[in-house]
Amino acid sequence: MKDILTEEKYRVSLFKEKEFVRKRCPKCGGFFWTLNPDRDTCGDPACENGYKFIGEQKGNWDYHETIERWCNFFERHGHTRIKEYPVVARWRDDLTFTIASIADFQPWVVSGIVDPPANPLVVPQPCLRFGGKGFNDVDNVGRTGRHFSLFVMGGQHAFNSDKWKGYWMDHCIELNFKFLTEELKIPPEDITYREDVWIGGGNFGPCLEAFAKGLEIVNNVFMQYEVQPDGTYREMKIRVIDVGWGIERICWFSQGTPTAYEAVFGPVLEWLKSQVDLKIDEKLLKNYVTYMGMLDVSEITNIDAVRKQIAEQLRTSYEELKRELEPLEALYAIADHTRALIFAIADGALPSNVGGGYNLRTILRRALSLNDLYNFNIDFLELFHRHIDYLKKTYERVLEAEDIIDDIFKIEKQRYYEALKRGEAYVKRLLTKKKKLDKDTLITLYESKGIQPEMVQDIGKTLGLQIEIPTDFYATIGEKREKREKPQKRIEDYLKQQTESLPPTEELYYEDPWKTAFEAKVLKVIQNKYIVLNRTCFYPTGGGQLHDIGEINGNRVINVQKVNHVIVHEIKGQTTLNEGQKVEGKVDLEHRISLMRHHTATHIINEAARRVLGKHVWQAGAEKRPDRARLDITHYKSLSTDEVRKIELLANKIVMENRPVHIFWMPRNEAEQKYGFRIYQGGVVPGKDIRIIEIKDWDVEACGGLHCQNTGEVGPIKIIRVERIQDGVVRIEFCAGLAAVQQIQQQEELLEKTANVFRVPQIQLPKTAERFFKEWKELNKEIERLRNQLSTMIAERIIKEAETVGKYKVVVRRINLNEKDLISIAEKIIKQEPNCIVVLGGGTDRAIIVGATKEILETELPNIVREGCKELGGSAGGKGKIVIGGGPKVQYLDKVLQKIFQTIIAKIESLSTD
RNA sequence: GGGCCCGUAGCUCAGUCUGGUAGAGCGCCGCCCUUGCAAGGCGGAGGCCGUGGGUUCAAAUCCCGCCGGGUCCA
Repeated sequence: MKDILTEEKYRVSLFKEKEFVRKRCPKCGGFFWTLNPDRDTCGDPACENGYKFIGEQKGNWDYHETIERWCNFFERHGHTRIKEYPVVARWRDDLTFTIASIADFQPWVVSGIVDPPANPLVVPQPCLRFGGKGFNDVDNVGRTGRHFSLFVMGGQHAFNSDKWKGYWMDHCIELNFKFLTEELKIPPEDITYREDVWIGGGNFGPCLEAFAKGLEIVNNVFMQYEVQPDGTYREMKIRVIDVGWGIERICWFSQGTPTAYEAVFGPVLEWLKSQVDLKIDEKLLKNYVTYMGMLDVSEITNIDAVRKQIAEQLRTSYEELKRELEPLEALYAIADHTRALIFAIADGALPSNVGGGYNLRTILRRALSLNDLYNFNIDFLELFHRHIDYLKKTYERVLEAEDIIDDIFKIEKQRYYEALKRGEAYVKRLLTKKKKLDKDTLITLYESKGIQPEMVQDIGKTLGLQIEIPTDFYATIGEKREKREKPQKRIEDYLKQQTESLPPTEELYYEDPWKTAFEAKVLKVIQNKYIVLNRTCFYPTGGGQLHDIGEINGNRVINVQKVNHVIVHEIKGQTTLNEGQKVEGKVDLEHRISLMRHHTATHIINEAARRVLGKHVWQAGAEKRPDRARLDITHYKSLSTDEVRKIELLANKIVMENRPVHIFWMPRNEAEQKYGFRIYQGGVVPGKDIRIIEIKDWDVEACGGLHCQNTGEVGPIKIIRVERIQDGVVRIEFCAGLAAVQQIQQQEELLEKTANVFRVPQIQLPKTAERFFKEWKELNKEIERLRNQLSTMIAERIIKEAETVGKYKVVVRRINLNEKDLISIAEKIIKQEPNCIVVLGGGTDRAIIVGATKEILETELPNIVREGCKELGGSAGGKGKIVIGGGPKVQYLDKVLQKIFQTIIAKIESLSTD
């Protein structure tokens, strides 16, 4: 690709006009364009030896003003400002969070299926980045002066194709230069444009990064080429201008504050500072930050090494520098993390132990631990609300988080400290017992209890122990994750390949969901089992709705799947149908109606849950079957029975109001604008036009499923089970229609049967069951006491009956008691009579033999008893002075006991002759 | 979405690897000591060992499913 991205490719009209010169940076080797012929380096912070704008106020724009001015500039220059998308990327199945402004338009716009909402356009898009390849590590937020886990990317986009006329590089850089020089008032000779290549998702194109005074302000990406399977490349049909402006950086640049955080968080940071006792050496800080540009975390993995260099340049010690800076950095990080949480929660994400929610939990916990580390004592609840208060001017939707953030924070905080407490106690116990912990133990501690080795070390210190952390600790954990394989869907792949050349199947079920009989032509038969028709009424599994069943010319259809654009029917057994044959299909109507009821019921419950629990409730998954359905919703704690009942009642109320269910197709952009992103409850919906299911004045969703015509058709809705399947997700299982009635009947039967057992009316069941359980426990205790008495008595009697053989006493008896009793008797005997060898046999359905001896015959008795038990079809073993064994052949027990007795006598005699 | 750890007395946990009579500390109750309180001493109550199967003569312990909690990572 190097050959195509020549110097000429980058020589935009502005460079020609203004006579920019192209130079090569001696530090990084990259080519760059500048108006200053004396300039050597390219402008990248890493090549510049620090920031040069700190203390210079270019415009002193606050956060909001920055966004407004930036948007205004582009609006004045022919762009349309569009409303920013949520930070939770629900329209994408490959991303959890919105990580760049271009993500808003992938995949539908960028692939040409859907028209852009405007062209060209700008969008001040909040983005979340928690780490991963090429992105900054959360651990470094606060330390570099410019990295955020949530930032606003000023997206400037133009789309170009046969039908779309945007603009290309010349105009883009022209506008770019104009904004930098006229709005940000940067002297033209201070600006450099560095050539680079952007690569992503099989595409690539040139890009020009704009730097000024040691800061990268904007990256101009031109998506232009796609790589072919054979390795060559060609011009893309759709070429996209993808310019990401760093809004935080512009804001920072205009204010010239020591760090971007100071500029961006504005009054919130002021307040934070006022809350903590921080003495900041302003002079040191100012000197330090000018060098901070060198801290490019994507390339420098060891931030501390760079700090040491800076410390040297500043003629101070590394430790001194650290002591001065770290509390402030922690404060920055706390401000950043809490702000990111607000956006994520406002858009429907929740802290969790799985999924993207885990990132949220991690940053929340990091904020808490930094607060503890520096004894800040920050009132987080107030911090959240101050953020919301500041942000709502531009991003009104942060108000969505207002009601629930307190509750979520309190719960998360409690969870965190409980985990810490538990972990600490556990490690202490381990250490007092073991003194040393090997690598495997440390890894298990980290992975299963979240205890970091550093914490083990700290606890060790308090106990006066030196715990060593293996140097390859984190590397080993990384290795353990490498091995992962996904099960291959071979049949599906095969079907995909087999159906590739077939035309799309005509979907008759969308025309009329009540139509069940149809005529069609067989297009393909695969393995005498899978049938493709030109048209079908059979609904394939999709959108959480299970497929239909029915018949095609007497062949039973047991599965229906959509494979790309083709619907494949799976037949029970072998089919006799031939390709080209005309057939008649018939869908099982009862089955279909049940599915429709459950699907519409799912939409009703989803909204009912939202009204009862709060605006943060989103669908997190669903499955609709003919006999029941389940809906997973996002919620940060378990549901109370009261909440469940409220949801159930509300859902049934909507059913009885018999609201119409309106189904129609709508262009994607229009639907998003009219109803918002709430329509994507069921996840990704493909295509330019999307199918909308609207329950009047209740719920609107993009959905491909089949539905009732009005809510009355759904019939009764009965929630049968609610469980928390993971942190932040609650699963509601329910039945609708006849299935609900059947469910109620079943529960009734359960009660009836139980009541019959106790012979009490159903209303008394709880009380009666409780009484029975209590009495049962008391009786058990009584029995145990009596047995204990009994065994004492038996033991006393047996001792008297023992025969004296030499200096020993021997007793072998059959007593039909259970194992526990026999053991207890034997124990008591040898306690009283240490010279006694006692063997007791018993049991009715299975034989048990217990032998006990204090010292004598200690090694012999287990063998003797084991031999005996083998004759009973079992074996024996034991610990200490007791041997326990048995076997199923009870009928031989007396004979075996006799034999054991004789063996013991013989053994004693042989011992005494020795 | 993938992996790992844990469910034993009211609470915190041991016992599980290596199957053989269910334990400790704290808390609770009673008694002793004390003017009273605290502390201390003695005694006691309190367990479907999460749940359902399997293996075994025998399962808290081994194997599998389920339920509940925790945690690491995509």
